[in-house]
Amino acid sequence: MDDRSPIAGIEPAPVDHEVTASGRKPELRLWLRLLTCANLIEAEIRANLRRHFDVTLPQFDLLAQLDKAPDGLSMGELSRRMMVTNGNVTGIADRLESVGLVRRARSRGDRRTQTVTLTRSGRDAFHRMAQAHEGWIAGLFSELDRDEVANLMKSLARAKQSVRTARGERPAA
Amino acid sequence: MDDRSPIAGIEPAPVDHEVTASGRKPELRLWLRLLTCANLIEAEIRANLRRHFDVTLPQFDLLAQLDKAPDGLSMGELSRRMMVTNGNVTGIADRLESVGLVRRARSRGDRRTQTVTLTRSGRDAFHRMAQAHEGWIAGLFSELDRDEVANLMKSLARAKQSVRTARGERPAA
DNA sequence: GAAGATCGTTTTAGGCTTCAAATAATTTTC
DNA sequence: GAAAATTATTTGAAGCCTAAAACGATCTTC
Repeated sequence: MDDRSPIAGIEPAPVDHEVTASGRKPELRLWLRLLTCANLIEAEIRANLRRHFDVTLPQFDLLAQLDKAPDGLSMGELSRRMMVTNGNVTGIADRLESVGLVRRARSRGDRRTQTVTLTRSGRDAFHRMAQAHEGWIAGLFSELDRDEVANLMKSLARAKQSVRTARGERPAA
Repeated sequence: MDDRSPIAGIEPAPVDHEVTASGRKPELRLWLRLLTCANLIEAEIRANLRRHFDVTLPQFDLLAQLDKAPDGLSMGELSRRMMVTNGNVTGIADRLESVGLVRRARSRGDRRTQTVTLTRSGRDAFHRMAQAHEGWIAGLFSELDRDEVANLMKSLARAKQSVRTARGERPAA
């Protein structure tokens, strides 16, 4: 049920690339630190989702999209909103359907499209997950005060902007 | 050869979770922004490694470990340093061996252990990759000035510390 | 209304990741 | 020195992810 610990479970190993970061460019070290933070948090969230709710992070993401769309979404729309491929959504939805958290139905209008909806139990389960999820994140950042959070938000916004800008200009090698 | 684009390739879709971040707790928004930054950069690096050198990120990571260990490393040592499972390293090393970038040899001393080494061409290729890699990162962050990089480093260090501290205390649900 | 193009979804092949079980080789213990 | 325990690695099953091909259904164009 989980990409990291399908049957039983020791926690996934959070990767710390920073051990490799000594004599390098500051930008490289910044990237490695950013990656370490993200990996640490993501591993924790995955482990918690799995331990408490027996779902994977991609499954949680799919449920979150459906929760925001009370009338359900087509597979293609899910794929677009989750920014993953169609085939990927097929697999995730298959698994969620097999445990009864979502339902798939062919639309009557256009018989090509499948509309995916949360089941009653899927919606209930997701609300419990979302609440816990928010709590986990707050807990992980609990040593940062409000100013620090705001400060990081701003800096990361600039970093994101920089990356977005640089991305288009394809480097020579 | 690549987890994202095995044969030919449109770029992988960089995931932006932030579209979902409107009326939530600031910590949750911070996490989503951090994740977006990391995903954006990682997708770019993966795409570049694939396009210019036809290797995956895990393969690059394995090569990097070997480059720092001139006498080679055992599979187990690679697994520890890369913070991934043994079985995972087996697969990555298989692929690198099949394209001639690394070599595996049973140690004479302890015939259980395999020692993995860069081939000549593996070492040359890795040096080209590492140089390009450093350049890509610098380019992605090029809109940030030196103070901003230093500032982010500090804030992320505190964030990392907070996460590390909070991680041990397993939440109730 | 039929041919061709397009759209929505699933399938396929390949790579990454985990955990657990299997295998092989070495070390420890008696 | 043989049995048992430990260690190093690989294999297997399951899930995630991609790109591309295959299908089926709908739309467009004549």
